[in-house]
Amino acid sequence: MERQPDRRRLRTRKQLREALFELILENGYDLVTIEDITNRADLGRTTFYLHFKDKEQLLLQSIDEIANDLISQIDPSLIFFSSENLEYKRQNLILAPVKLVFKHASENANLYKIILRGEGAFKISNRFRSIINIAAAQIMAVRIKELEIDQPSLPIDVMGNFFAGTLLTLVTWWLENDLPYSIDEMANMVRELVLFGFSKQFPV
Amino acid sequence: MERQPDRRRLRTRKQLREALFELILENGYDLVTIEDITNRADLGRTTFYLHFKDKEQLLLQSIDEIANDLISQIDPSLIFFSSENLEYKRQNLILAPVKLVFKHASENANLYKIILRGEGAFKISNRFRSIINIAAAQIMAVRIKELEIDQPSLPIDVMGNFFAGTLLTLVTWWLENDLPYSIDEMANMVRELVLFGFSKQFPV
DNA sequence: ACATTTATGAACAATCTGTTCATTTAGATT
DNA sequence: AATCTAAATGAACAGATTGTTCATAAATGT
Repeated sequence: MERQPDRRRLRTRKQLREALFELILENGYDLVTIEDITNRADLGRTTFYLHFKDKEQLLLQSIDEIANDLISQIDPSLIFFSSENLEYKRQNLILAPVKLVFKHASENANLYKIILRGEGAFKISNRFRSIINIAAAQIMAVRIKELEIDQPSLPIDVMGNFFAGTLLTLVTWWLENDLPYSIDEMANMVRELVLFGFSKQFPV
Repeated sequence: MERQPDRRRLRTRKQLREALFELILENGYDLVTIEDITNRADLGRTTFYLHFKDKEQLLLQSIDEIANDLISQIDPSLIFFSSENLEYKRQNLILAPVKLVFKHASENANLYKIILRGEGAFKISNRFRSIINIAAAQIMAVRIKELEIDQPSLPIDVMGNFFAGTLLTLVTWWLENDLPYSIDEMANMVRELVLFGFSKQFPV
């Protein structure tokens, strides 16, 4: 089941994946049958089982791939900060990885919508959410270490969830509203809200 | 299908509902069959169909009931503020309804977990999330009006989603970690993060 | 005690799943 | 171009689940 070089395998898997994405967004995860997928992909039903155990495995594998791709982009953007000056760090430590997430989301909008809508079972969206949570915790750890600041009074766990939650909330809103702002604008909004909340918006 | 006074109907529905909640939390929404539900509830399988069309209707109805119950508590807590002094308002306009949500979540922990985990289809969790979004928008509208402040620079839509997102993120974290803080502590964290972000936690 | 509503279990067709297998088709290799 | 190999196909199958009908039994309200 794991070899490289047959066009048919790659083409078939790509067709199955895209058919699944389309059908989930059209009808919802639960209503999609294997036969729906293979019909949309112009393939025989048995062909599906040559590649995947079931709907869930196909979707989970897609999420793992997209998550690894995102991580591979975010990780270097964090290490990168070790060699920069303080003011630059303060400005960009949050901004840089957040921009990456918005860019990544727009480039994989269908799958992001599926994940963020919570289609499929608990573990499907949570596999991705936990990755974002870990990334948020890393960013904060880097920030705390690099900027040599005191321990915050709120539980670090709560702060990580808040950061990740805000990011995913705004990415969701952005995708579901057909990208009404640019990536830079969205990233700046996230930075603004995560760092200052409403305090700069009106007197609190 | 809509009459009041037969104990059997009420008892049966209650048993079906609780059986469904338990089974979802144990095995995940997708894996729960009607027969699982009626077995757990000690009822015949056909009895289920005397009351509900399918799993989804039972869950959606539960969510509607819980949502209406929450709204009926939050609405008066907002009106209440029309007659208070400014300082009290600033302190409690956010705090009061947020406390209500945490209290409500702890009193209906199973159903909240189901909703917030995103079990079931898209529309299931979204029916509830959209209600929280509306409530958050109302709270901000009241705040802006009562405090007579300028229009914020961020889109009001984004701010509403941020507020609701933060609230639901922390409620989720709280329930999934077995209520490690009190309701008041959690509500204060939400207020702190929504109003000030990380700015009071470390220099930004 | 009686009339009515509700619960029950058997039986049914319909749908979907996941698998097997013999056959056809397409890609890779030389 | 000919050949070898891997992949796709469609038919057929058993098993699960759904949603319905119906006759019967049990519980409830008055």
